[in-house]
Amino acid sequence: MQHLDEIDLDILRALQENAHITTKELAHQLHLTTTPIYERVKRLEREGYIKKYIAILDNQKLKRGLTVFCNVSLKQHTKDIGKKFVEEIIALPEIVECYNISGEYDFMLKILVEDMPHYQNFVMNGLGSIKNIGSAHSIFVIGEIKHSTAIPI
Amino acid sequence: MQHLDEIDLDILRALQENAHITTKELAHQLHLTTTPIYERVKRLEREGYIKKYIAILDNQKLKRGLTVFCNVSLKQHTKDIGKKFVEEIIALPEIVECYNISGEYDFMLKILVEDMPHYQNFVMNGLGSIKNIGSAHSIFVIGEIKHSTAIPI
DNA sequence: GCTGAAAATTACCTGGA
DNA sequence: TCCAGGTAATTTTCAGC
Repeated sequence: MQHLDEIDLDILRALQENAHITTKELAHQLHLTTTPIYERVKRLEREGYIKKYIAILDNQKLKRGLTVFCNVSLKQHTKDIGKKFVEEIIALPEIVECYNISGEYDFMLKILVEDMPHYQNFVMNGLGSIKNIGSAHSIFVIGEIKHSTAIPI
Repeated sequence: MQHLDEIDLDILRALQENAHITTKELAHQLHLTTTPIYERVKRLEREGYIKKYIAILDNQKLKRGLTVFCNVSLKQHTKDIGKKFVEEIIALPEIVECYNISGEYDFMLKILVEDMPHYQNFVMNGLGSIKNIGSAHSIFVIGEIKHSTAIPI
């Protein structure tokens, strides 16, 4: 696909807010019939603009109400140590996000746990099992002001 | 709902990976018929365990390939200034996440922009328009190691 | 690339164990 | 709470413009 027009963008904006909207309803909103909407959605999926459809769950209700950002640095920066670190990060389910970052630390992790005792346990047994972590610094989320999964387009 | 059983958790695990799975397919995987699956999903939605269904888009392809975390502190910590700050954060579309955090800074923002020139523009015209920011520190995402929207259950 | 309508599949509902 | 079957709605396809 060479270029996305306004209709494509409208479809993407709608779907990243509510993926359960029907083609019929979306067609109505955009003043078209179902066929062009359906074909555009399929094309957007095929071309990779839409990666997947997922359900957003309630962290609190599912006992994962504590979010912690943890900045870590590696002891050494060889290829092997970095590769091993990444593998171990991926294997830990509590770590939901991991970024290679600029600045004082090498990586920033986002961790989801039930509460403080569980985080303590995660630091001891989860992070503690990862070799080659030089320093680590935890930042606790006190409150969530804004959390949009939609990207601004 | 008093308690979620293993079937409920399996449903939630499946839906937060792929919300386009049919009740029929899910019923097949969990060795049940469509009715109980359908009713459990509806109950999980009604009780708020499932908050919404959304599409995940490709940041790179949609020209929002640069992620920046920006830590900010307020000049003063009065109720009015905090309230005003939150309103201004919510109004800026580039800011996709905002957390009230522990430690040196008051808030951490996650910002999505096209590239460095666009981030520079955002800092000048977006963040720059917000009153009462005392200090700010930008951390740039060099690479994404892991990014799961699914919560570990 | 769109319209309109038909075909296939799924969502949703009802009765019964 | 689950199973079996039926109806309503949606998804998907296709001819025609």
